[in-house]
Amino acid sequence: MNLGDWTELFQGTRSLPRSVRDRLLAAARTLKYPTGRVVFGPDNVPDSLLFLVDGTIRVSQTSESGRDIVLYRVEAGESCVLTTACMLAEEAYNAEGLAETDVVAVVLPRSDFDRLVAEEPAFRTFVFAAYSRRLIDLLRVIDDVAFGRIDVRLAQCLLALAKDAREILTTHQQLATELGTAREVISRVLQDFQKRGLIAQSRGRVALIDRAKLQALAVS
Amino acid sequence: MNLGDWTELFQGTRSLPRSVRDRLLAAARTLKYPTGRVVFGPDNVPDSLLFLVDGTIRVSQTSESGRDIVLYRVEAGESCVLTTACMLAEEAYNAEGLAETDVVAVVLPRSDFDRLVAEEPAFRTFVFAAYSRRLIDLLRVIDDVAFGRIDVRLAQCLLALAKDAREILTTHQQLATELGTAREVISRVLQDFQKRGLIAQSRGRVALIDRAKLQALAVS
DNA sequence: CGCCCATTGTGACAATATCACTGAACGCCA
DNA sequence: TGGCGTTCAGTGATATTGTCACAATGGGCG
Repeated sequence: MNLGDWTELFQGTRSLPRSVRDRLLAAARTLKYPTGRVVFGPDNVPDSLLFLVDGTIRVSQTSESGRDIVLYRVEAGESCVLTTACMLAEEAYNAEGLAETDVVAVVLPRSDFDRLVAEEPAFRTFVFAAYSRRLIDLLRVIDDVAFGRIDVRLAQCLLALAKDAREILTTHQQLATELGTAREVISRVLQDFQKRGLIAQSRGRVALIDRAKLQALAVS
Repeated sequence: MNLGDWTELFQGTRSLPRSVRDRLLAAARTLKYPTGRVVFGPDNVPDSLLFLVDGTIRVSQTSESGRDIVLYRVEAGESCVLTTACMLAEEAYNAEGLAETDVVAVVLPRSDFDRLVAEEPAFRTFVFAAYSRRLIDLLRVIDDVAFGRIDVRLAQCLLALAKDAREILTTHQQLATELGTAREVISRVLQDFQKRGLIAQSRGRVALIDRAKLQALAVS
């Protein structure tokens, strides 16, 4: 597959001078990851910046006790700065990025990254904005986990995962990981939702029946 | 008060060329905040980078329901990048920085910040490292809030707040804010600690009696 | 068909959060 | 110095969420 001019896809590269973009096209490598593949993790810290051309990467954290929580998702057109962060901080962390769909990414080596940050204000702005967005995502997660009700959070989660689709293919355990809680909790809340006619479920599947009520629950 | 050459105090400025440092000394302003003063907040977003010369800034987040949680502290020798982050992301957030002691800070205007990031690799590294450290701090908070036991977290918190001191001057409510929980919860756990001989307390004061046991609890 | 195993259901119990109070300590000021 | 108001701490009842142990169910596949 030929990507064509991927520099057209990103805020941070679109407005660069033609000469710089040509240099980028030459310097960067394209990578593909199949669904379910670990893109980065504690043992696998890439020393480069990742641009996501297509697909979704789910970034989650695993606690000592083995429980997971989803931190955020990197979508096409965004870059994944967490790896860079951890690389620079040289501290232990246990976040992991998983290809949630088939993923096409462009990898920019550290040296080129450095040079771009130094020389191109537009790129610099892009990188800082990417950091900032993640910081704010994490603030949101903290707020939810510390102060949010589980039913409200689950309603939000279902709506977000479904997007426009009528149903979601997922297990209770996966939903529990989204919210950083236990499977049993999800099972009970989903049963409650079902009794109230908000959803229908069968093995590995949740159908959104009454979006309006879910929405109402999600904002409360 | 004359700060002298504050560029000596920071990783990111210490190794800069003399000429650049002189320019910094000329460009930056020194600010002081008394204890308890709000350094930044939702209505008060500075468009500059803050270098903390002396004191401590406590950064916390307030939920819609009015409950607080402490995210991290900025100590002398560090810079506060969250404000920069929020400025760049142009998104709503509700973090606030409070001077926990009297604070002396150097404020570097946006334009000088930009130029330094562009021209000085050492400064660039410093800034990215600062971002990274905060990201990792937040990951830690998420892990604690989502998966940590409250007694363990409180033990950690007490040890961290006390440092070398034998006692801490703080209310149960303040401790609750540290951990993002309710005052009653702290009251009960502290009573339990007291019964077990780990601490002694009186109004507005917690004395660490058995550090070894607290430490043991903190790591579990 | 029957077996395996991932998934889901369930009850009991523990931990934490919430609510509505009461009581205690302190600072202030007459 | 004694009252008085305010902040701080203690407490019981109840709701929510998390943990544990195990049972039941459904689907895929040999």
